[in-house]
Amino acid sequence: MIDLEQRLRSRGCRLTSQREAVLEVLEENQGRPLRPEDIHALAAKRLPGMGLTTVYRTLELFCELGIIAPVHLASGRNYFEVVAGKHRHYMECISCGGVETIEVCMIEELADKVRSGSDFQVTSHCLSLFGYCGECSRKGVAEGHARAGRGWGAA
Amino acid sequence: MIDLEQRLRSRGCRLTSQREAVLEVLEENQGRPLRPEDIHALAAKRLPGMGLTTVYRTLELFCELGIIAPVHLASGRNYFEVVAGKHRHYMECISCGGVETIEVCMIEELADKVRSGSDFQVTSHCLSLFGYCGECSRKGVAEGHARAGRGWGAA
DNA sequence: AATCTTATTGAAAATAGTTTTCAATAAATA
DNA sequence: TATTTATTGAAAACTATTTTCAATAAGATT
Repeated sequence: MIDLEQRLRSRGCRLTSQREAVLEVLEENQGRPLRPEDIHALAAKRLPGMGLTTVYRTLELFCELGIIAPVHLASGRNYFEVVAGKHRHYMECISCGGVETIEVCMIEELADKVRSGSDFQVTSHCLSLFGYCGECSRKGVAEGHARAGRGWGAA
Repeated sequence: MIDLEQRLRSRGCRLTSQREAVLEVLEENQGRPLRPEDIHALAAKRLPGMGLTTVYRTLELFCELGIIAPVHLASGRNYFEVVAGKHRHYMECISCGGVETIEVCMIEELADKVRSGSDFQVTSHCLSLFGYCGECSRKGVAEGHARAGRGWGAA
């Protein structure tokens, strides 16, 4: 649980119940990236009447503050998660849509290689794997597929 | 240059001038991912009157055929590239929007680790780095930024 | 506590990107 | 050449996101 008020103040922003609600929803769902619509539905439970527009505005602000980060999944829609101590990446099943966490991540090593090989200053990245989860593989759904991602190419 | 006609036939699809135009445009722009709108503009130069709808339909079909693949850049829009022998990834500057190719890629090693650690069957992935290109870094644009990606969080 | 300033909000309208519908066209087959 | 049916373009529909704007409320000042 971060100090939301302090982070907001550092930017001249105010602490509101809407912003608290959005953060709480995301913190209660670590490991499960959510879309703006999902976040709105969950936040509106605690704060009836809360608008979707506010969710979008809050997500943008939280991203700028580094409190949350976008997650890139195959559907091409925007998902978000809180930036926790541990850095997560996901594998998404292109058959059932299930999302699993990748336990190993080599991004830091890759970023190091980039750093030493170019003058590009890496600040963030996007990494996700797509394919078939164990269950769907066993069901034999995975046949004659091609590459998938971002709403195109998936079966 | 792939044998488009053969690939299409294997699926009961027909070879049309529109499909040829889309493929040519993408092949002439290897290393430079394009958006549907860009592709339409370029294809319509050779084939005046060609519709944007057809571009969308063709991109979807080519993805299913494994001829092209989506590229995930920070803006969140859909970009595409032909699936060439060499597998590419990109670094996108969140200041000027410039795109550079990553020379090293560790995805295969990562996918191997995933394979041995779970029963997830990886068929594709998304990997991009975001940050500041050498030029923008030198200009001092990179200050007080946070993570970036998919249209949110970028300065 | 009352007042003030201005950041924030919700609703509606606007926009952007993508998909669907449908009648007309054209590719491949007979 | 005739026939079948995949494909096309235009318009309409749709979805996700952003903008506008008047009303509200957070936090500072008194």
